[in-house]
Amino acid sequence: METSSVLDLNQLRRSCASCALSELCLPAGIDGDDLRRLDDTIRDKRTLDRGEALFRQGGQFHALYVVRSGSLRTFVEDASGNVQVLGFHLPGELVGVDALANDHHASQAEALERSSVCELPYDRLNLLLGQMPSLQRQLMRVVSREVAAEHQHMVVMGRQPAQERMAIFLRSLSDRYARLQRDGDTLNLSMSRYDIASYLGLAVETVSRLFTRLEEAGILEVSRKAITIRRQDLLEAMCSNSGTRGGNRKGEAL
Amino acid sequence: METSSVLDLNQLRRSCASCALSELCLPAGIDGDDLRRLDDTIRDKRTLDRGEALFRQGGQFHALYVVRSGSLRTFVEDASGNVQVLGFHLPGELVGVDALANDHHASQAEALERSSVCELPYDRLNLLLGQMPSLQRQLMRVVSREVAAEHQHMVVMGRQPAQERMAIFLRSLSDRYARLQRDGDTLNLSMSRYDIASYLGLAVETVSRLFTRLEEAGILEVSRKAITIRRQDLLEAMCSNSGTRGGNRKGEAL
DNA sequence: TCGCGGCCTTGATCGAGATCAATCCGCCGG
DNA sequence: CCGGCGGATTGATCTCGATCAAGGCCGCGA
Repeated sequence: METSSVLDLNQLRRSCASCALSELCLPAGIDGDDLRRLDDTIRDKRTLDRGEALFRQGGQFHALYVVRSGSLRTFVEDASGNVQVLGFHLPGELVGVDALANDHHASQAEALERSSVCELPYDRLNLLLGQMPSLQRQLMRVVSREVAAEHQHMVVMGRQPAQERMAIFLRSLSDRYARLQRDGDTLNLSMSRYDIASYLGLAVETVSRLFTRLEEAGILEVSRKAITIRRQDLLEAMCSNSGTRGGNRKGEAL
Repeated sequence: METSSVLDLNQLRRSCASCALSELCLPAGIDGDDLRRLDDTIRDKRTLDRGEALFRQGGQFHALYVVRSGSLRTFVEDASGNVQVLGFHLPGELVGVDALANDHHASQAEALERSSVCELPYDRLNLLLGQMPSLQRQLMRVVSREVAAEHQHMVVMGRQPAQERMAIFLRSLSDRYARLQRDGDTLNLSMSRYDIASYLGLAVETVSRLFTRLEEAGILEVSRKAITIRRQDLLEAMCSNSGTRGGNRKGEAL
């Protein structure tokens, strides 16, 4: 059910119950009074401008965040200023988990476009977790999903050639857009080619060349940030480098 | 079936209170009655022979595990049999988290040597989490640590040259051994060169060559699986590819 | 309107590391 | 004690993608 007027949007932002994302998000499987209590621990949404940091690497941890609208990138930066993009985060996705270990953010999160997030102050959240086993379980599930996704990304970084990385990246974005009830074939990349390159462990030039190559192959239509996937089937096929190449077949390790 | 004398040994092994690892492990910061209750939910330790699977990819999830002794490797295998090693797990480390998302293991865990694990049946653990906020917090901390470690590994896989990968890997192992009150300079690699190569996203040959090169440089002493670190300082220096090379300096992304 | 500064693309060249190939070594079983 | 096998090493060559270099495109501000 679509509530149409923009007027409702502000209202929507406050209540998990009326949030279109609730089934993908922390409240999944939680309702009634429990949901109301979860709602109450969510602090006023923060709005971020493009490029604005949600939290900085090394900064004091005090809350987890769920993307509400827009998109974020997370990255780490080493002593000499080298940046590694860790991920892109769409609405419904949780960020900040890597900070619980020692109360300091191990990474930085920045808005890729004008975005809003729900802030979950950790002390309040903790209280609630103690009282709501279902929330506790759901949080673990969400975190587990994140870990599993990171494992997938290790496969990509480990031994996939550039083209496969690109294909897998685009499919992943496409799937996530589709879940958000958007068109999975029309991507509006909010991140730069540099971000994509860093995320995939490639050089910008390679990313650029791959976009052209995929366009020439009739798989994509590329116009700056606007990507249309013309042939999901071919893109899909491209994800598994079906050949022997790319190594480490079963049994080779051990 | 256990004879009574072995039973005593098991009894000893059963108790978190008397476990040397407790401070690194789930029980950290938990004591008294709570600790006893945690103890009770830990099922009989499982012992694994070298190469034996603790759980298989796709298998039904029902418990988390903490390595008790020995070491494990986790990996995923794609449709065409390609293997990507995700990590090596030493005593005190938690495995199985990626299965909570959908009740099925997204990866496989195998013993690298004769090993034992503490099994935490998830339904019982859940019960306990509801009753012990401190355990709940500690579990999240441990999981967060794992996520942060994975982020570090993405940096490695993303843009580090082979030699840096190797150095970082060895330092990480050394640190983890040291925390276990073993000598951090004497590593006894339980994994094969293939495993290391897969984990680091390199070819076996490259790993082998790096070992020889590091030995020639006087940094390591290598004798098959037995590695001695002669110059921690040089190894440390090698971890940050201090030069400009390795790209993506600050500001380049975005 | 123009010019400037990002980002992005395209082309040319280079090199780290993969792949191919040939031993070597340690271990286990007969 | 020998033979074979799987893991590890070493060497030769090749290749993918990085790097270097040179514009092009777009948006924005003067």
